[in-house]
Amino acid sequence: MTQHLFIAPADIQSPRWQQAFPTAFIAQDATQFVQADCVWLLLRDDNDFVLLRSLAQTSKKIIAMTLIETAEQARQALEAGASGYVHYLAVPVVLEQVAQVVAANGMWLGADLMRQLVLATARSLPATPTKSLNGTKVDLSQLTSRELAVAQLVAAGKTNKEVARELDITERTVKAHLGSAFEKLNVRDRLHLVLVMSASGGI
Amino acid sequence: MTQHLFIAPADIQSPRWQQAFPTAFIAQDATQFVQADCVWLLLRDDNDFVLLRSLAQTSKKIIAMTLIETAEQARQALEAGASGYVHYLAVPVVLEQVAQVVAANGMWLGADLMRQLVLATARSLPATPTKSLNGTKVDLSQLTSRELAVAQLVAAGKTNKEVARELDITERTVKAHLGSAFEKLNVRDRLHLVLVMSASGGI
DNA sequence: CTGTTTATTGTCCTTTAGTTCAATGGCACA
DNA sequence: TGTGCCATTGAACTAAAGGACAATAAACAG
Repeated sequence: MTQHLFIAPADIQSPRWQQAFPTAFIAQDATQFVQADCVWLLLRDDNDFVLLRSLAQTSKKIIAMTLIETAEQARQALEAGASGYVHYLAVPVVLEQVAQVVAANGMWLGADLMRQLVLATARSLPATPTKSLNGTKVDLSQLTSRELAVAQLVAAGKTNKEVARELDITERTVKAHLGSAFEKLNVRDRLHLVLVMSASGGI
Repeated sequence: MTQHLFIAPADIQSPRWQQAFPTAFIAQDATQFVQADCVWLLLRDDNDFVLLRSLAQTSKKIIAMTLIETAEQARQALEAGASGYVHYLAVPVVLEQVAQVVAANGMWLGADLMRQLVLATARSLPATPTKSLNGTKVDLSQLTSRELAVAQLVAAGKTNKEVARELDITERTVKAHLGSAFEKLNVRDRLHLVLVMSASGGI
């Protein structure tokens, strides 16, 4: 059973916390934090961010709560190590959902904020190649269309034979495209290919 | 009861879909879509995005599935109207979570991808997310300690020979552990292993 | 028209991966 | 003291992957 700890000033607390998690602790500081698995921290000023950062150093899950949801505060909270960002007056069912997602190593954001954040950040992502396992650059845009098609299917777990069937070419051709993809991306085999493809950010 | 519909080519389907939602329809096109409340659509090429956009015009919830998670594809999918973006080999517990979040008008993104997006704007170095070994390795918990050790090294791109050297055992023993790990996790080879491990947050 | 890139395929070969059939020793639990 | 699980290894095998060394054809730029 996950032990939840809510940290917030006495005058900014919600009965929904206890409704969602009947066994939860509710406190005004972090003194009890060792007994908790999941800490919900109300963010108001910079001091709270300091606490958030130090709590995030531990292996415990930290969820930031806010009085007013803003994209910028969400970004800061997540950057400081929070696994979730939610309004402090969220209804119990939402709180439970947040807890579930976070417990599963996920990250939680409200839909609107998420959309906003994703659309904003992803668009500003430069097409910078990420580093491959051996330290050299990897850039999927170097691949021809066929090489990319083969690489994607291979990286999805297909065998050469399956890729060949799907693209209606021979297995030999699959190997050819794959080989040149390996060379261009500077990886040694299909497993490293899937690692760099899932680690890099550009299709 | 929510009716789920999974749309994907016959050769890129996962038994986990039916495991997560026993009453789900699984189809290769969108003909049955009127009967569904929640549509899971595998994205491969531009045609799939066209379909996604038209499905998103309806009031139904659309979740994009991918062979390889990338920031850019995620952005496009969400922009096109998807409410979630998830790897097609995600384990049932993750699929259920996605469905729950989406059903509650939320939006779902994998934690790694999300953190990547967040950090893209925040140029500072974050407190690295401590990925506890007792997190959500639903599948991985079935493995013995040696099987897990081998599986993790293999999923990091090591060959059997390298794993053998590292663990100071013979290559034959590596194969033994790996074979039983395949059986327990119900995957057919090392590439699917790395896919399900990364899809379930195990690495 | 010529050189280049891309896509396609072939054969032959070596190396990895993975399975099937085992066996041995340790350790915990009833 | 069995019984079962785990770790370890072996031999022999099939299948898959990947490289070496090619060729042919289409598309395209200069």
